[in-house]
Amino acid sequence: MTGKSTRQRIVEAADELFYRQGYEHTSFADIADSVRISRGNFYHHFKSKDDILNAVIALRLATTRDMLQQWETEGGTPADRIRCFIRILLMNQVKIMQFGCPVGTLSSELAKLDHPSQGGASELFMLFRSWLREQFALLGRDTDADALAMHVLARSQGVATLANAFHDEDFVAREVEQMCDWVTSCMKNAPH
Amino acid sequence: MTGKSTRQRIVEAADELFYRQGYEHTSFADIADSVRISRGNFYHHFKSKDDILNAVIALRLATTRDMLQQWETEGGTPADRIRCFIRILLMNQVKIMQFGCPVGTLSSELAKLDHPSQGGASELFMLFRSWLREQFALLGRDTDADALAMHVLARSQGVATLANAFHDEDFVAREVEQMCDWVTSCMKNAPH
DNA sequence: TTCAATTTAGGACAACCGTCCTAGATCGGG
DNA sequence: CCCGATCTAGGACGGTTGTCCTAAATTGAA
Repeated sequence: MTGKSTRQRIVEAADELFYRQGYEHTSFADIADSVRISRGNFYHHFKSKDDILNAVIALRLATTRDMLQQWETEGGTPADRIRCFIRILLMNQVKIMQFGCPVGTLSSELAKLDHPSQGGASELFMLFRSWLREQFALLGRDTDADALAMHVLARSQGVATLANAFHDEDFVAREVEQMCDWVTSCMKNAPH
Repeated sequence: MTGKSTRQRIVEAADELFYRQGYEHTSFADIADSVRISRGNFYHHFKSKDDILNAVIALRLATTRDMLQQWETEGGTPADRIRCFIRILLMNQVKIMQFGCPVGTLSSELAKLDHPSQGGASELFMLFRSWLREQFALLGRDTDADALAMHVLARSQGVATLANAFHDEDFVAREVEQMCDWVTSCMKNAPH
């Protein structure tokens, strides 16, 4: 009970710190300070730092799955759902301008470290990709649904990266609006 | 002579290693091994590791300026020049799939480290931004030249990030072609 | 209450980091 | 040839890292 709560508190603190500071730049001392437990105590809950990373990735996968599923149950057209995704850029604007996209920056960092968990990070991307693909398929774009999904994903990533570099919120608003309009045009151009 | 050559060799080795492994994950020992000099010898050429980073950024700024200027002197229409920029994604495809975009990944990493040289990294972005803005202005898009420049920059960044995560070269080719076509449509839609 | 299992704290550890110091090598101008 | 300036090598330093060990505290079931 308390044990599992401690484990969860560790994972949540690590999640936040990995996002704000990056995986490598976050030490056990940082997490320990945040959770307020002793450093040596970690190894009762996790085998290694990589093990914590895997737990964080698992948490993010679960959280993301929940979010995507909620967008589906909330009703609305597939186009509305895609716009839900695009508007994350606005909802998380402040954090994105400070720390970038949690998915993209983790993926980039792990690639540079040549880290074993690279696959986990791209699995996170794949979650969005598959979900977007399905929404585009429901729009009648069966043949190029995956390409459209990747397109939306790429543009969102780019906006996040530049928002982080330039701290320009007008730019974010502009691009989001443009992408939302583009979704509408996707329906018109649907192959019949 | 030999001294300046050593300094330059250090900067070039650091440039490559910072790109492949990231700034923080690259140690003095790594650079020393690469240049084949002793570790303690660094401090005759640089005050600190941050100092090396600044030299690397300065090198990249100079290299980028040269590249942009060459694209201008090579002739061709402004639209051709913009397509030159877009096609870097194809020319550096292999490296980008392995290590991402050198500009974007450095910018992201320094943001997480809250590093003093964040400005240098975004200056690198700004170099492309200003150059693209000018090209769009020459296309007759004076009023929204900067927005278009940011748009191209963002899409390129996104493609690089996803190429790195998914290692999908077809995706890169598709997006590059699409962006090149988009440049053409930008001329047609120019305000008269 | 008792006792075994779980959880925690705190420190030891070897390795690595960026930095600095000193002494020898190398070089160029007089 | 000589001597001052520049360059280099190698190691010492304090600090931090991830990891591991041991002993105390806490817990829960019998």
